[in-house]
Formats: sequence, structure tokens, C-alpha cells
Amino acid sequence: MCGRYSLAVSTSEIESWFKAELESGDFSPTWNAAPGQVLPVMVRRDRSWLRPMRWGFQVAVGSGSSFVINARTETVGSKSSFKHLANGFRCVIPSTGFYEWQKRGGEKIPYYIHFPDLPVYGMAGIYRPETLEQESSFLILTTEPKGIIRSIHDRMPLVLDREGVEEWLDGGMDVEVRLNLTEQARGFRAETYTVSNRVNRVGVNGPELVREERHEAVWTLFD
DNA sequence: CCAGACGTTGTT
DNA sequence: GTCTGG
DNA sequence: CCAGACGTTGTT
DNA sequence: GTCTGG
Repeated sequence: MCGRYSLAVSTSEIESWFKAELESGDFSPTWNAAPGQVLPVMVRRDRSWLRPMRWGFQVAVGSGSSFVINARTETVGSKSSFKHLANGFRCVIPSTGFYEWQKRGGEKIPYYIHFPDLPVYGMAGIYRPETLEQESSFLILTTEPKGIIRSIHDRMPLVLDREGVEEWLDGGMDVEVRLNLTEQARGFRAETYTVSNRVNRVGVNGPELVREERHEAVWTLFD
């Protein structure tokens, strides 16, 4: 699953990597992007835009509702809550790395995961457009973890390189077909290591959050 | 038409 | 609220 | 994702 | 246990 990530680059670097223009506002680099925050998200209209959106939204479930921050790639195209968004409101969330918590005994140990060959990348997402009642908000799609990441957690975000970003945003294909295409292995390295549990506190931020405590491995993401 | 499900984890 | 299944 | 709160009155 | 806030 993906519940925290870093976006440790300036707005202008995001604009240039994604060839997109910021619609409004400004963003500082962050090493602790968390659900509930407003973050830059790429959408495609006439051209590519970076739009401020809130991470997560309420989904009706049972008689009540739940705050959801992820959707499974396996089911996003068929679940009633997400199907319409997956077909019409796809987006890409800029990122420079993400965190996963490994359960070890009763402890949860945070790992930072990033890609040395892909220092900036996108995560596939869907979003709810702005309405009179509610601001725009997004979810991050999750998938089966690949390679070394399997030893940390059983889900991870759907990571997109430049080509993947185009495949996810472009064209008129059915969302199931599109996901199959987007999930094709492309083979780049993932570096993973444990970090300080200071990242647990959403109010804490700074480059020290991604400082390595214990190195685990550099491995191929897709094998 | 109505009834029932509808999201993610992780744990048992 | 909205979709699927019957 | 994690952290932290989680009830009611009435009074200041 | 469950909800809210970040």
C-alpha cells in the first residue's frame, strides 16, 4: 500500500520532468506527503497540468462511509465506486520515493523505497473532479509488489516512468487494457532501506527522513 | 423492479 | 449515491 | 500511512 | 475499536 511518499524537488523541476504547468498555488519539496494534504497532481486536458488536489476521499460503504486513499489496480475498473473515475478521471502523482511499514513482531518499521535510475517518477491515480460541494481529490493505485519490495510489504504504488505516464493518461482504451499495458515490466532498480520512525509524525519533514539507517539491498524492481 | 454491495489493510 | 445480480 | 482523540453539562 | 486530522 502507499500511505506516505516524498516529492523532494521544486515545483519547477516537477514541471520540467512532467512537461506540465502548475495551475495554481506553489509547493515546497516534501519528504512526508500524507493523506489529507493538498499535493500536486498531473492531469491531461488540452495539455498537461499540475493541479493541487487533496489526497483521499470518503467512499460510501454500508450505511456509512470510509476515508480511502488507495484503490487496487485489480479492481479499480470494475468497482462501482471507482469505475467511472478510472475511465474518465485518470491522473499521475509526481513522487521521488515512498514509504512502506514492515510488520516485524509487534513492531512497524518504516522503509524508504526509491529508484536510482528514476529519481522522479509518477504514480498512477484516479481523481474526483472539483464540484460546488467538494474540492478535487485523488487516490493512488496499488499493485502487487515487485522484487525486493515483496519482503517489506504486500502492496506498492503503480510506478510509472515517462512512457508509463503517457500510457496511463493517453488514448481511449478500456481501463483494464490500459492497466495491463501500464503494468508491463520495464526493469529498473529499487533501493530500499530502513529509516527513522520520525517519519511516522506527519508534522515532521526534511531530508533527514530519507537518511539510511540499515541498508537492505539494491535490487531489480521487476524480476 | 428490489436487494445488496460498495474501500484498504492485516489478522485470524 | 450508484452499480450489479437476480 | 500514523497519531491522537474518543462523553455530557454549564460556566468563564 | 473506530474515527479524524495531517
